[in-house]
Amino acid sequence: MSQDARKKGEPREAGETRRQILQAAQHLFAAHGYRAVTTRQIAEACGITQPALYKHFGDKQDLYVSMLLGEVAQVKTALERIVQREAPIPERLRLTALYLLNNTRHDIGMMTHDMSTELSQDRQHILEHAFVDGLVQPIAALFEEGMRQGLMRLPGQDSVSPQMAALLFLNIIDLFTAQSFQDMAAEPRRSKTEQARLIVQLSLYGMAQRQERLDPL
Amino acid sequence: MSQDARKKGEPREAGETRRQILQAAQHLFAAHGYRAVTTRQIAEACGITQPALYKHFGDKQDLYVSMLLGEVAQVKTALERIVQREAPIPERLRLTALYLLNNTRHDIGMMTHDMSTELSQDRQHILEHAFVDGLVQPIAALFEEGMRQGLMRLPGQDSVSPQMAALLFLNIIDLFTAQSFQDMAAEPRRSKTEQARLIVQLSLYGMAQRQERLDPL
DNA sequence: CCTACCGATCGGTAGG
DNA sequence: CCTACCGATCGGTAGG
Repeated sequence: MSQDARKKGEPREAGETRRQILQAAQHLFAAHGYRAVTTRQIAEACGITQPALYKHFGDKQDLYVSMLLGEVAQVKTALERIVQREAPIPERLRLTALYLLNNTRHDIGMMTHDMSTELSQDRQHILEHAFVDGLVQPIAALFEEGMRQGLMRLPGQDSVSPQMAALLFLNIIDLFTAQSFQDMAAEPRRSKTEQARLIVQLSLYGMAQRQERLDPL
Repeated sequence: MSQDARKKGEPREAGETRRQILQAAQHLFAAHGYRAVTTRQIAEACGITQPALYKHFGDKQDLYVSMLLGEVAQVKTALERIVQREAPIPERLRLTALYLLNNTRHDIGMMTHDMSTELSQDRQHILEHAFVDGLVQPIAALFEEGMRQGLMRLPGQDSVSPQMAALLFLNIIDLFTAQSFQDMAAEPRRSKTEQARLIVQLSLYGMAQRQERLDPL
C-alpha cells in the first residue's frame, strides 16, 4: 500500500507519516465508522505496522479526534470564505451546499453517533465544540442575516433558531450525499450543481406549491 | 435483570424468552448500534446466558434483523392507519410526525449505517425492502396524493419524487429526535405536538418568510 | 437453558 | 519503526 521506497523500519520524513496516517484514517473511518475500523487496518493502509501508530497518536480515540479536527478546520475555512461573499443569501447558501456536496465525506449521523458512544466525555466535548464552531456557526450566521433582513421567518412557533436552521440545512445535504438513500428514492441522477440548487429551494420554500396555501395548522 | 422466578436452567413459557430477547436487543441496539452491543449484554439483560441466545436466533445478525423487522412492521401498521384517514394532507402529515416522534427509538442514520456495513448482502436487502415498504411508502403515498391535488410541486427541477419527499420528511423528524442535535441548536424546549406541527411547516413551506419571494435561483 | 471452552481479533505495551 | 507479545473480549460451538 505504501508508495514510497524507503527501507522497512527506516523513519521517513518527519510529519509525512503522520499526514499519511490521518488520511488513511479519514477514508476508513468515513466509510465504516469508528468501531468497525481497526488500528491494524489503518497501519496497513500506510505501509507501517500497528504498534508504530502509537508513536504518532496516544491511542485510537486520539487519532480519530485529530483526524476529525483537521477535517472540520478545513471545512470551516472554506465556509467562512463563502459566507463573507457579497451575494444574496440564497446564492451563498447554494455555494455552501455545493461545497459540502463536493467535499463532505463523513455523514454527520455516523459522526455524531461515534462521538456520543465511542469517545470519552472530554473528547466528545472537544469535537462537539469544533463541529458547532466550524460547520454550524458559519451557516447559522447566514440564516441569522436572512432573518435580520426579513427574508426568513424569525424563530418562534413557526420557525427555528439560526443554529437549528443550519442543522436542518446540513441534514438535507447529508440526505443527498448518502448513497443508500438515493437508491430508495427513485430519484433521477442529478449533478451536484442541480442538487445544491434543489437543496436551497427545499430549505427555503419547502415542498408545497408556490401559488397555493395549504390549510394552516 | 430477569423478573420471573423460574429456576435457573429451566425453560420458561415458549415464545416468552424470544420476545424478551427481542425487546432487550431493541433497547440496546437503538442506544449503541450493532457493533457496540455484544451478545453477552443482550443475554444478561434477559437473565440468560449468552449461548442460550443461539437457541432462538441463528446468529447476531439474525437477531438484529428479526428485531428490526418487528419494529418496522409495527410502525407500518400505524402509519397506514393514519394515511387512510379522511383529513387534509397537512393534518395527516402532522399525525405521522407525531406518531414517529413518540415511537421512533432508532435513529435512521445509525440504522442505515449498520445495515450497509455490518450485514450480509441478503440481509441488507431484506431490511431495506422492509424499510421502504413499511416507512417510506406510506408517507410517499401521502405526498403523491398532495401532488395529484396540486398542493405540492411535482417532481422535477424544483422538487423531488414522493419517495424522496418521504425520506426528507423522515430525516427532519430524525433531526428533532436526536438529542445531540437539540443541544447544539439553542432551541427552546418544545412539546412533541409543537414539534410535529413545526416539522410539517418546515417540510411544506421551508424557512423563508411567507410574504417574500427571495431571488429565484 | 447451562457449563466449559474455542479460535480470532481487538487495542495497547515492552524492548530494542 | 519493527518483532514479539499481552490481557481482554468477541461471536459462536460442544456436550449435556
